[in-house]
Amino acid sequence: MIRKDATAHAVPAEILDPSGGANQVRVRAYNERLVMSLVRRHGSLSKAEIARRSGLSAQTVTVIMRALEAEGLLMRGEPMRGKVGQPSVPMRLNPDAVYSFGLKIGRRSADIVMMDFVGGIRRQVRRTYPYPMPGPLLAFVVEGLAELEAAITPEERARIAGFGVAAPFELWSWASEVGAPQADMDQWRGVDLGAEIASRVPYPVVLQNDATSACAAELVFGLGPQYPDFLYLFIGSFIGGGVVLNSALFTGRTGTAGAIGPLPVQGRDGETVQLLKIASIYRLENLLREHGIDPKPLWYSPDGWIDFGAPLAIWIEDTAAALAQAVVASASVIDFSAVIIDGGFPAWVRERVVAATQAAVARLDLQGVTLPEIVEGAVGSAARSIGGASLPLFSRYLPDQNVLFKELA
Amino acid sequence: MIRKDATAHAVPAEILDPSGGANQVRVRAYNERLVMSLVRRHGSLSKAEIARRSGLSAQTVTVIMRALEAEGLLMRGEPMRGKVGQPSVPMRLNPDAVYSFGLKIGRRSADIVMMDFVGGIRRQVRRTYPYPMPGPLLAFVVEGLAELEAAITPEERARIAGFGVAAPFELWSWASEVGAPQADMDQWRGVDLGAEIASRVPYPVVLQNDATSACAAELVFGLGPQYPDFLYLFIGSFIGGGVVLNSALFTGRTGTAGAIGPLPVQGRDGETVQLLKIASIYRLENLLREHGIDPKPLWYSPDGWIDFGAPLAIWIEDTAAALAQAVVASASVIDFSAVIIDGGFPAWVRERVVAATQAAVARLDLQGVTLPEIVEGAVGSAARSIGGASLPLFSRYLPDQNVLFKELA
DNA sequence: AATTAATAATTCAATTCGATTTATTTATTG
DNA sequence: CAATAAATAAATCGAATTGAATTATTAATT
Repeated sequence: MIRKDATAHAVPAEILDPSGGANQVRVRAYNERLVMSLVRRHGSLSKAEIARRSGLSAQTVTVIMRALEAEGLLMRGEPMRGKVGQPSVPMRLNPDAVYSFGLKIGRRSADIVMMDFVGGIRRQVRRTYPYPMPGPLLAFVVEGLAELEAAITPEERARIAGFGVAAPFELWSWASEVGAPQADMDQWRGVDLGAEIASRVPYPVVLQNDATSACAAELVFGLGPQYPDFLYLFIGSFIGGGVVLNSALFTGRTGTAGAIGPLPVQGRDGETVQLLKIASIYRLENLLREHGIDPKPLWYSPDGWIDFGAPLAIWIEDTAAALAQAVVASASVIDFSAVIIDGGFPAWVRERVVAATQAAVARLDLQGVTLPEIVEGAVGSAARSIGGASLPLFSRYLPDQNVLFKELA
Repeated sequence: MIRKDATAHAVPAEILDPSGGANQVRVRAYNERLVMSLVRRHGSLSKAEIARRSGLSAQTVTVIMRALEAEGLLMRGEPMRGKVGQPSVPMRLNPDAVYSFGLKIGRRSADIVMMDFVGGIRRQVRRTYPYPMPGPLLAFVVEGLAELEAAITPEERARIAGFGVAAPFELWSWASEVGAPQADMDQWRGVDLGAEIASRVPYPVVLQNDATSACAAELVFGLGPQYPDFLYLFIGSFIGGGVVLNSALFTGRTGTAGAIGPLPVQGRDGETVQLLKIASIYRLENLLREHGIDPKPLWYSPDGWIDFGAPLAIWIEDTAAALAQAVVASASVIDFSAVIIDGGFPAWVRERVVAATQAAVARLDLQGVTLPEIVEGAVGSAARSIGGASLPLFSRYLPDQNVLFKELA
């Protein structure tokens, strides 16, 4: 019995419960997704280049890419001349091949976006509210979606992959911080948001935590290609995050991987508090009020912030000090190559937060710590909506080793 | 019969960018490992049962298991009668199919064990020292291995899968804690332990951090089957650990995933210190000295501890309080289903540490935390040696999704 | 300018190999 | 004997690989 074995190495990206078997059909599905993700990562690649990068034979790549081109997912570009040999034909994603919708539920507003295959936002609708409630929210889903759908052709509609929802965990426990009556918030209890939306929408619905969704956006459309594993932090009304391992989103058994908010850190006075009490925008809002400043500009638009001066500086310092502790703590658990920080604020705030965090980390005891790079997110304040819209892409087009394995009962 | 295909691998579960393609040969290799791991997990399973659990067709399972039986890796048991239909034939691992060696390098002693395919320690040699040094250690490898090999037949020797090494990170930075002259410790600098051992041993050598190795042992021979993902903590002279995600060892990009030692926690007086300064046996040793108690019994044998009274109680309390913070911090990053605690101490100490940690966790702010179970390790104080010996099994027989993917240059 | 060599991308055709499907046999209970 | 379940043999299917051919281009030479 002859064995031609491979060199073994690592744990797959996203991690999977390896209890199912693999077969040919799945191998093909996996390889197709792999080819597309390589094209996505590099913008455009020739068949030969994909063969080199994937390790697949040139012939296999030809067959797969011909099929993907026939499906309209890939487009051929202008042949590249100037080098010896037959010119290579760069293939790139067809931006119009697939669309998806993404719903973000925020503290002050909800957005629905229509996204194309390469992450471009084609259309967007927004609704603002003092605080989110199930009834009005579901009404917005129906009305907003209708508005977006009205602008596209039936052909385009047929190419919609799904409807992704980026929502915070346990809306009802926000009441005091959101400034909403507990009775109203209690209406969320027992609401199966995914099911409610699925019954109102003619597409596959995927629900995911909002910060995790933002992390997904960063993975596909942001810095994902540069870091094989990273911890992602999104500072919204409440801080949250996501985890990427081996270039795949890792959501964990309960879907709360990267939640990070409950991580204990020491505050300014040395007291131990949860990270979310410090590094969240609701905290800045309170600080502004304490300083007699109207916090409303925070909510008009993430890019409409003005420099609030001292209270903003204080908030950034406190946030950075807390984030620095979170960075070191998480690096002690997983040796992330990067911590990517983004949030519902303008780029200049993000820059200050990241710089302050880098400085704060340097002040900590780093002996034995494998320190990750601390970098700014590339997607920005819309990461949650974009991430929501990217969720359907994950289930259909992005590589996921689980595609290889049988689903067991 | 051992397969002759494998070359010496680096650590089994390092990281891979999932950019490689998959093919049939790899699918078969993966499915073979999957079948064996199912048998391993359940002790013995019939072909039909494996087909149900893996989702593979009965015929595929027949072919795979017939081959594994022909290779001597599986043995058929007594047919199970008493149920309708043809009696099922339970298949189990042949304990003598594969052996492996494991070297553990500790602070006071080194062990080499010879392990069978189901985790049984067949033979063992130990050498003690005031502190480890490269020259004597390598001499021990040669002499100890010769001693173990002398007791086995050439046929048995042909079935040895490899030589696994469980060693601490950066031996040289121990000096002060180990009580060794810095000059002696500096001899470790620049020593490529894996290469040195590989040049003295006729088997594939696999090197891994000692606590990560212990984690591997727990995964294969301990509670692994019960928890799909867990954080593993091993309290030795210094605390360390490992990470298991989706039933696979996750070592991370740099191999330091789960190192945990540098995690900042608050000590008894509220000061922030690294976990390893509190939850390590060297700390207990210092405490005993401060109380005028001879700490030598700590080092004779992990099972030879006596109840040291007050200082031990203090150490357990401090350790538990620190571990509790580590548990909450890690749970904020990854939603582990369990934290498994073991160490180089007797079972009754482990029990007290775990109970105290559970109590300490309950005193923390757990709002929003997905709390893992906190449980005792099932492998015990020999986990590092057993884990070392299990490393070669990972590269050859245990499911590792990477088997599916091509390795790229 | 024409010719030849070298190189690289792509594809065709044939082959291989493992999982699946279909059908059959075997062993047991009731 | 009917029903049931395990096990397996033979045939089929599908995807990747191999090896050779085709095409398009640059580089060097006459």
